[in-house]
Amino acid sequence: MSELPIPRRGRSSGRVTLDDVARVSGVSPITVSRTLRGARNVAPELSARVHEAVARLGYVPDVAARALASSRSSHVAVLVPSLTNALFVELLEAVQGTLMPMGFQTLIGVTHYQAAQEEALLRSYLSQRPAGLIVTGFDRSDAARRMIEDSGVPCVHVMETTPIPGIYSVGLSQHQAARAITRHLLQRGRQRIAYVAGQLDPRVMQRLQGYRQALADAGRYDPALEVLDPSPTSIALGARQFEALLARQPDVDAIFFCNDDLAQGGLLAALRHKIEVPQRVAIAGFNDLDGSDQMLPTLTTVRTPRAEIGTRATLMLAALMRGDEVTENTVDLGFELVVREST
Amino acid sequence: MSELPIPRRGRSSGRVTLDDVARVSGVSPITVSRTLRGARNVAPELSARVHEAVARLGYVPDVAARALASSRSSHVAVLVPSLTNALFVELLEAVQGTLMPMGFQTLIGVTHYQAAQEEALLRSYLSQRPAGLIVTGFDRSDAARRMIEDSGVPCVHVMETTPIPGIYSVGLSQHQAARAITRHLLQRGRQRIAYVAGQLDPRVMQRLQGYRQALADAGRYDPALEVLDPSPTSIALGARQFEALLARQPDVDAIFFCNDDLAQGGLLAALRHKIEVPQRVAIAGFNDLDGSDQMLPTLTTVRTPRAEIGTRATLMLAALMRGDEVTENTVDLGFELVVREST
DNA sequence: CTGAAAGCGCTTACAG
DNA sequence: CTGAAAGCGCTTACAG
Repeated sequence: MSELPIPRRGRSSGRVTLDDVARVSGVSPITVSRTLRGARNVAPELSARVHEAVARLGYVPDVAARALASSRSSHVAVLVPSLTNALFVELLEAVQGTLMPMGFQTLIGVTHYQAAQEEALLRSYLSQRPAGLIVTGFDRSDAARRMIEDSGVPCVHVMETTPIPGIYSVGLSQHQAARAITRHLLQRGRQRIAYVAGQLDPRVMQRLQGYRQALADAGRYDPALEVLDPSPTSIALGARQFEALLARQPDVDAIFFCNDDLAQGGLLAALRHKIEVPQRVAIAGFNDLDGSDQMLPTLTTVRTPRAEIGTRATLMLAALMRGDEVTENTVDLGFELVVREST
Repeated sequence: MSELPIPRRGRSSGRVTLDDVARVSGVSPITVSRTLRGARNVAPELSARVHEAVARLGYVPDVAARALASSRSSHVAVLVPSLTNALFVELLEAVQGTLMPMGFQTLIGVTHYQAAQEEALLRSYLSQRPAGLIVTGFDRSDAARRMIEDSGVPCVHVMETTPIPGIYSVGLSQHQAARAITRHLLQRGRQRIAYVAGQLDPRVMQRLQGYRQALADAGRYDPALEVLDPSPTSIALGARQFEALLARQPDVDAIFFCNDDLAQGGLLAALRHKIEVPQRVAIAGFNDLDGSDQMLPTLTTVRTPRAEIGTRATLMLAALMRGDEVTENTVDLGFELVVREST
């Protein structure tokens, strides 16, 4: 009952080890290891003794030792392009919120939309043999793609989806969502609908395609109404883009901004110039970010289920990490058109 | 010249190891280890041979093995209360941006302003023996404080400062910043200045004190003008708070919101209700977040140097991790009053 | 279902 | 300035 571990000397860290647990519970270290990893082939009685000893000693496994012995760490690396877009912050929170209770640590990497940075992060994180990997979208360098594949680390892609077998993804159709909101503007009777974008990442370009298709279907496509600016999106950029577009194309009667921050900027610029929204020009955004429901007028937008994407992607990854069969390799979580006053 | 490592069998991961580098460069493994850790007591010639072999073999140290042997990982844990407030996102970006080139990995923990969550994160992260720790502010449970101290892990506190010896901090005086902006409102001739807050974290309460002192000094303090709401801050909350305050205290002539998102919401609510800003009521915010310079009218606020705080804190932590003497244990990076149209 | 042995890839502590 | 030995705390692979 009281064979508490004897403090050792030398290089010992003084930490309670798996061997201590084995000694106290009267089983071999391997049995302790198996029990802790949830192996099914341990006698219930021994398992109970082990759990009791763990609790009594306050044993916490050493993740470094575990990683070294098993060549697999308890880290899950998550690569997102940006934290400036609240979208990814919410995605990340959902991922971390479901990963932590499962005993995994999240390693967050921000690529800043740059292939070279993504490669560098991948190189660094994969050298630590993470248990799993979550990456954003499918657009990356061949080198990056190869690193992921060669690593053998289970990987789930988020935000976009693909039916390609062997590739796991949870997201939504950016194309369809953009098409839906563009159609909404058409249904409102708008004739000259502009698409105003920043950042120009792959998803922004997919939205462009959805916009184009909706307009082409209606016979209203006009390339002069596309504003494609590679600068990072922000409220200020949206305001500038609004002013520039109306100066150049005074007869535009609707604007679909690729992200809500731009749209909010557009709305503020309209207020400043006393341009009536939606009377003279309707404005729509994308993502439904904080504040969009408070604007004047309130902003019509598309709500994307990023928190749910994060959760579902993590659950899918967990299954892959356990080695479970994952039959449904693609999950499309859809979107919701949120019609407010601005259209 | 060509003693390339022979592929081994058994449990080997096939990975290039430190022993491979030692063999190729013709020195002992310890010399390789010392060279890679930047020890000064290695002959330049041997060091050169080692570096050459590292490059040739593409050797990447195994962080798990290093952590196990040295009882210190290459991770730096960073604890922030929230990622919803863009303030902390920018802080984090700065930390990660200076930490990565130094070969450290950032472990981001979000406490959601909850002591219990901070304790849980600390327990989890400290069990991995991180190389360093960055935490937000000084307000935490005794248990958390003790865990940090007992761990012996170098720790830097951000956002606030304290002169207590042995405690390292980089931040600004929330009290002084709040006092400065309140004084600015007084100088504009405002008589009934409200403080409207959400979240009520320690820094928000320090700002309250700065506000109180400025008003008390001017003989204008009135507790009826304080709105202290524990809900998380958001644009929507600011709008509601604005409406409620003006209904209850119609003679208020200035509002200092504890964060820019609230202030932006207040500004939008004023627009909606056609309440003239700053004529009828002046509005000021805090932190200078995205969009504040685009509001109608543009928002007067306090710019806090969070990116610089992140960088300086990381450099201080790096010095502590190296074991260097750090004489200046407190760095106050100040703030900047940004006067725009709303006051 | 259980265990003794070996090993993962580094660094520490001790010599020289 | 350099190195041989031991060890960090786990898990793998092999037996039984």
